[in-house]
Amino acid sequence: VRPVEAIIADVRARGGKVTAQRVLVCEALAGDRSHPTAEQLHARLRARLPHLSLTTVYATLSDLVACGDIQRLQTGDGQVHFDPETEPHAHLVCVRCQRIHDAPPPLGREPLPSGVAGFAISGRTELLLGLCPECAAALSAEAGGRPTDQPRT
Amino acid sequence: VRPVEAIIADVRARGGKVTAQRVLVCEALAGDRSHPTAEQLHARLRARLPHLSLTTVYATLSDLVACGDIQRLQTGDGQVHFDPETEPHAHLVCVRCQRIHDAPPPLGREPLPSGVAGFAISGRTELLLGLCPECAAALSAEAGGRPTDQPRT
DNA sequence: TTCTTTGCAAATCGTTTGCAGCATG
DNA sequence: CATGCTGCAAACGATTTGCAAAGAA
Repeated sequence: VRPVEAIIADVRARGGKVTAQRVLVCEALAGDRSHPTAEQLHARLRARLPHLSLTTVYATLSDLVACGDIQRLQTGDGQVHFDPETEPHAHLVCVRCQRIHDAPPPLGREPLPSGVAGFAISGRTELLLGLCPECAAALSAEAGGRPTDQPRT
Repeated sequence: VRPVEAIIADVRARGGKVTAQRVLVCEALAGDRSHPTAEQLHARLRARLPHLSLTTVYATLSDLVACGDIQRLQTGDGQVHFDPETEPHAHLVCVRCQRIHDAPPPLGREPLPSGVAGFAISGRTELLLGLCPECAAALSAEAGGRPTDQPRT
């Protein structure tokens, strides 16, 4: 996770302008391990900057991805998530609540295979699918006859 | 890759009806290693059944995924691809032409890690990103001053 | 006949774009 | 002052849904 200052410095270096909106988005990302979507980020930031538009959030996120400051992530829930962690790592995806967790090392940090079928491999995306502890508990509770709250639906 | 007959048998077993549309989609998938999208499949099948609707292709593919006869695949090009190969395997994704190839064993067939961060892991999706041989050639040709045809844009 | 599937059109949903006004450097 | 950024509204593209007609069991 790169520090906010470094990211802002990148923006400046690119000839970009440091606006309140950008700083806000960068700060929000820096302290966020939830792999938010553009909409989730927008919803959170509106509390601090009510006038912030979703369009701007999308634009800012695209810039950050282009600069390599954050990563784009698709898990199969039909939305694009963003990850401020740029070091290679696998992701744990809960098939029930759809939440995403970063996998601890060394998962996803294995060396890239090379020369596979003539491909020049430069990157990898690894998703580990399963049940998160909360959902596993919720399911076994249901199975036992006691329905439970659905985690973040 | 499951034989068409087995897939059709599954449909019957589920109480489903064996329609010309379904048979056509199953047959098309069985002999297809291109990881087509619903639209691509639809376009190809229209040649044989001009009245076939895209809606039906989507419905059939969803059924097949639900039965576990094919796999859903998202690579980042914004569309959902389908893979008739149900054995676990990694995918080689070209970052230029976006085409998808199946990675040869043992890639993607490593045993699943277990108990990571309390997760009960049941599946994995592994994408290896890089340049396919064709695109690598095309790029070096361009760099050399001789622009080339763009592979399947 | 009964129940599923088909296919059309319309609706959704996440994301992108056109453009005029505004703020940063 | 010159760009690049913002935000609104409209456009978009992939996928889904509502529903009546058609087909399989």
